Amino acid sequence: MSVRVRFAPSPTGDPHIGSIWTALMNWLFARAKGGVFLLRIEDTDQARLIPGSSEKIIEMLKWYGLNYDEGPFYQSKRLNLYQKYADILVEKGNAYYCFCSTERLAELRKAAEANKQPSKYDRHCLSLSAEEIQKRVGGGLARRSLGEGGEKFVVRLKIPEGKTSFIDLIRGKIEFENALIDDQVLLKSDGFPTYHLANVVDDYEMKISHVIRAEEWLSSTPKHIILYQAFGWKPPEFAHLPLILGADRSKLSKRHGATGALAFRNEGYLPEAMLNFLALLGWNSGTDQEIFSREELVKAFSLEAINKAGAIFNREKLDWVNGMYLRKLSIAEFAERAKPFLADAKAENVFIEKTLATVQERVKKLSELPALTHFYFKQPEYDGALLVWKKATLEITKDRLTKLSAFYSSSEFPLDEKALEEVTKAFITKEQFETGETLWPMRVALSGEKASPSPFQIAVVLGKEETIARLQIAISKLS
RNA sequence: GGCCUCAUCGUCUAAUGGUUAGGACGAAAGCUUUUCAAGCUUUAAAUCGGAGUUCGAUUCUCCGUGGGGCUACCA
Repeated sequence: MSVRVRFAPSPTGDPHIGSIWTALMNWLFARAKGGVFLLRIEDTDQARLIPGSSEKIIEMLKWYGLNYDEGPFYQSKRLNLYQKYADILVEKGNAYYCFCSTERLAELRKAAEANKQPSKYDRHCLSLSAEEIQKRVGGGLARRSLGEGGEKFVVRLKIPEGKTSFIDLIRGKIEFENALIDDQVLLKSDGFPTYHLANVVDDYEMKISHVIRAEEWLSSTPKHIILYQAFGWKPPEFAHLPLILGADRSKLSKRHGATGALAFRNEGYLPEAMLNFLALLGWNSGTDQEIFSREELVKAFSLEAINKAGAIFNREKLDWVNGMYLRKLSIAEFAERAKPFLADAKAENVFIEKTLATVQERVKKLSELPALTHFYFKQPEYDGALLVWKKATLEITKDRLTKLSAFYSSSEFPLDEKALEEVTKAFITKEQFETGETLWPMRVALSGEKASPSPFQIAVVLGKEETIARLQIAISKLS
């Protein structure tokens, strides 16, 4: 059997990290099996639809590098199909028209709640005669055109008696009592299908072999199975993924802060690091390996190895993974990735590359770069008191900086980190200075920061003139 | 409330009917050191509870407890 899976989000807002995780699991499975991964936009809810969401979903998949082989398909463009299948179900007696008002349904629900009974539709419209339905629909059953005389109605699935069970690839056998399942609305009064109808029809039409989706769908799977049975179709395999949780262990959502899948791009995470981190949430290779290339992930992936329990999205580990990837990049690549984050820095590419080389191993995400490198691009502002090393005095500091400045002015100034360090340390030894009382203020003079790359790294990038100029400014701050 | 589901360090997780319950992030300490990182070394840190099965259960079963999901003409 050829593997065909789909990522089927609804365009109701910015896609979040749980969406991309689900997409990743589908994508990995498809790639591991040499199957097809397709994108289907489930835009059947006119009320919740947010313009631009579909584009964001596509952009997200592109940024993360989860390429799809087919689609995007839009359900809103396939309404005729769902209506056709709804009619087929009605003709077969597996679905029926319902004219009940939302008010009546609300009352029903309220009453059920008051009696502590599960709320279910009471099948009030199930026994309507064909003539009455004909009359109320106003224009025959074949196809309706809303608002032309007829009453509003929906089509409901008639849940049969018995039990419905299925084998979930991750969770094993799951069984439901049909008596507890509501007669689900399949076609809404606006002519749009609900998720349940559209999803089943499309999965059938698109020959989906494995439905891999989040656990929130587990409870509605029996409805889907019943639908497949009603149509006389063979259901696909099901795998219900654990949920990605916020720090409070509830389903990840907007209120958990910045979890928009594309927000991570703007924060300076690398897509390959995101994928690596995400893959290891809820899944593992069974080895101690933590860093995986995309190819390694595909190779190691298996659906069976996915966990059942939900996983909390853990930022610290993501930062660590991202740092690992950032450090592995060549300087040229690093500079390329960093560019959008250094838009304000006006400098030659060569200069930027030299600059970035000094901070590569201390950056966790690219958005930190401006703060880490600002002093390369302009004279830093800082309090003169910062120049004094913890074990030194203002007088000593002034003396050391003055002599260091003079030394640099009158001697060679190698534009090589190691060489400059050697020359400088030889000078410090010769003068019998403390290393810290000299290098700390030198570093602060150049960076204006409590923490920064080494003074030699900075000095080499800035060059002799600028280095001496900044030493002079520092000295003047010490009077 | 009903239905479904899940349960190993703070977090992500590994493992087995018999182990000192392993790794990673984070934390702490040390080395290095002009600072911060990086790197290396080390430490602390977990099988939700109770029965049962068994020579032996973290693992299997049941019952609790706790978490989560669903319970819409939302997905």
